[in-house]
Amino acid sequence: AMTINSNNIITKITGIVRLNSRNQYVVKRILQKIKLLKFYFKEILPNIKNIYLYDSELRGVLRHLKLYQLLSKLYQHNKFLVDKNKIIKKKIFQYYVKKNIRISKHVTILKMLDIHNITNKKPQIIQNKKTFKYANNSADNDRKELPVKKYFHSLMKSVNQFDILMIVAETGAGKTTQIPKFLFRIGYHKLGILGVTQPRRLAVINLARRVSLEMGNNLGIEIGYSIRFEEQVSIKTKIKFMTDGILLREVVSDPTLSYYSVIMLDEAHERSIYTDILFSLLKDIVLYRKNFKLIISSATINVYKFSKFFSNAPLFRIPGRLYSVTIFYSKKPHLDYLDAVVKTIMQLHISKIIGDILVFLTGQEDIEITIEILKKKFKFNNKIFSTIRLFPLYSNLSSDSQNRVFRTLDSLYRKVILSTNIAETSITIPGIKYVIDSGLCKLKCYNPHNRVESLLVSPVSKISALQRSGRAGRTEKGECFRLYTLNTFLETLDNEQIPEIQRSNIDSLILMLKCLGVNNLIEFEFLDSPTSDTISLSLGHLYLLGAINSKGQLTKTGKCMSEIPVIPTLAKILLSSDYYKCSEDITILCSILSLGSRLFIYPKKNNIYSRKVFKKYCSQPRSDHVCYLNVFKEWIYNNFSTKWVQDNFIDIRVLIKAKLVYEQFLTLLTRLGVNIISSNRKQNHYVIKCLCTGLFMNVGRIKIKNTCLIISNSLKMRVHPSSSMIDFLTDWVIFQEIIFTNIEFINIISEVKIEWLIKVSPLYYSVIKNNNNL
DNA sequence: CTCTCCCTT
Repeated sequence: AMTINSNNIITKITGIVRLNSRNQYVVKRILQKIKLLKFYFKEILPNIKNIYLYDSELRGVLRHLKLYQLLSKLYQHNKFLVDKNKIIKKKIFQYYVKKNIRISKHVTILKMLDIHNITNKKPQIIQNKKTFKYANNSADNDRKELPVKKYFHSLMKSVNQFDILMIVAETGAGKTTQIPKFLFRIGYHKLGILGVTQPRRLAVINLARRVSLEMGNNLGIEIGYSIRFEEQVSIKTKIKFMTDGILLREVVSDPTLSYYSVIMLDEAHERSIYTDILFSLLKDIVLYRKNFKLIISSATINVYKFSKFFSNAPLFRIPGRLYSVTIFYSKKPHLDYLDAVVKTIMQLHISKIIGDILVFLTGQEDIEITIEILKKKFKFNNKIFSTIRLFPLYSNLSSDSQNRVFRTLDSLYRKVILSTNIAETSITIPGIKYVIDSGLCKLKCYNPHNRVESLLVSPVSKISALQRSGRAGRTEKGECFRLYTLNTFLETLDNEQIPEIQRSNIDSLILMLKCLGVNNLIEFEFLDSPTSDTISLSLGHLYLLGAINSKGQLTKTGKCMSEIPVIPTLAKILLSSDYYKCSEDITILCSILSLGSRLFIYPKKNNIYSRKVFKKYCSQPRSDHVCYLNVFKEWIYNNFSTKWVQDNFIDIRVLIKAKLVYEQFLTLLTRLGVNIISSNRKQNHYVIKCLCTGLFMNVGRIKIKNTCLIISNSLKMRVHPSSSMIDFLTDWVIFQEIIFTNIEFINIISEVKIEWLIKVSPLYYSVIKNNNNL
């Protein structure tokens, strides 16, 4: 049954092609299929050690393989004409529709999807084949001997030879700790600082600590690190670890990075928005400067694209040290995925004697529900399930509760960790033997037309699925249960996630690029460009804020705005606060707003009371903004009392972070020449007037109870129930944000007068007036 | 009449 009559397939396919030779749809399907199959056979299959397949699925794989070979042949022989542009545009359009993002019909797509990459030349691969071996399954796996150590000479030879080098190393190879040491050993630190970036703060600190321990240096002297609010460097610092965001800020103040001899961008495959933009900027620095080396390091994922971007930079491969993970797929799709999760956990517990379980779910809510269901089920079979210990894990959890997952339990017990994708990259839990992957995650999306960022539950990418399953093979052989079918994996999961830069508001980035003298943003070489719509709408916003002039040139205000690490809207408000004589108040308020976190906790039980507390801090004119401000001031007044914070249903972590940001803003504003004027409780309307200088585009009227007519687009949105503006009618309001869930809500609202708005932006309001017959 | 995956300057 496993042999396939290839003639038969050829006849079938050529038949179809002949019949529809002018039908783009078929061509598109074939291209998609080729791309899909290519990825599957080149990237996915070799990375999985054992795949458990049902007979029917095995036959399916073989059929896919045959099909792939045939389709590739057909495509390469150019047997049909392809209008690539049309297809790709349509594909992107469909993608956005699928992702719930509205997109105008006249959109022009700048960069195309990497579809016709198939025949592209591959970069030079540097690799010693003899030593390329997996450390798989060897029980005497020496922990101290990291795989990367074997490559010292060849690696350093490559660094000397090439200005840009891509390093592809799998998990556990030890590249991040060892490569900086290698560079130090051969003397690159004598030419300048060795800089290493990471996307996450915690990783920076841990790395710096480990490397300084291994090199016998004191942390903060020769080995340093720098993250926001925390810097440990000295004049003697030779190796500096930092977050990518910090390095980006440094590029703006020193565009050639003259103090550095080498920069290593680590975890490049994660495609953080900052790493992405550093790609473009560092590419230029390499061309401009002699004696500057750039190392891009990534996990084994789509590096050809990176290499191509860096004019075919060579790749250096280092194998890792992962144990094999057997993958199991569901036979049929599940209707209720939480139900499937619960059943799988219970089945695993009964059938496997030993081993901890890690479950990937979408968010806090799902985790809490699952735990509730499990506890109910366990009650019925108390004897069997009494040895299970459940641990939730998500970012919003207190760090004490987060740390509980690292505790070793008595061997009698089995740990079951229910996690968001925080456990996919940020937190590594030792001793996981089984992974259950729901195949879903929450993903940030951005709609540039209404400027709304929202979170949508989406299927994970193939790469995430791979990363999740890898979590089962860190210390021994593991198993991964994917709660979707192989077919779903092959046909519906995207190969990789859309990079963050295409899913975010890029106002700050655009402003930063303007500061660096990038005039033509449409032509700017991004690894993956945001759409031209996103860019031009961003430019329009910056123009209205006065950051750039009508020719697109940076203004003085714009220059000052870019110095403040916050979104341009808030930067504008901060800079205006001098004029309105309320700079201290505004600085406090913007610090809180910049975090974008909820200040109040809404407990399910005490909801009515917590609402009363909230209203207590609101003011005249009615304003949620002033409420936030009052909370912070009251916190100071109560001597930062923890009890006061708890009694008032406030999230103390937000206040603590806001305090740090507040201190940073004060320093920056003083440097920019803003007078810091102490607060005056009687002048709340000055605070709101000042807010208008940044929020004059977020304006609406509440003429019907709890319904706000948005002026910019004439849409009606609900007032969020947590706002003080609930059940309140007023003529004009400004609002901080739109929350998009099932319904669109506006939130963090303040009452304003139309004169205030016209005063801060007569230009905008002359346009609005004409369109709305005000 | 109800809200947030993970990060970061």
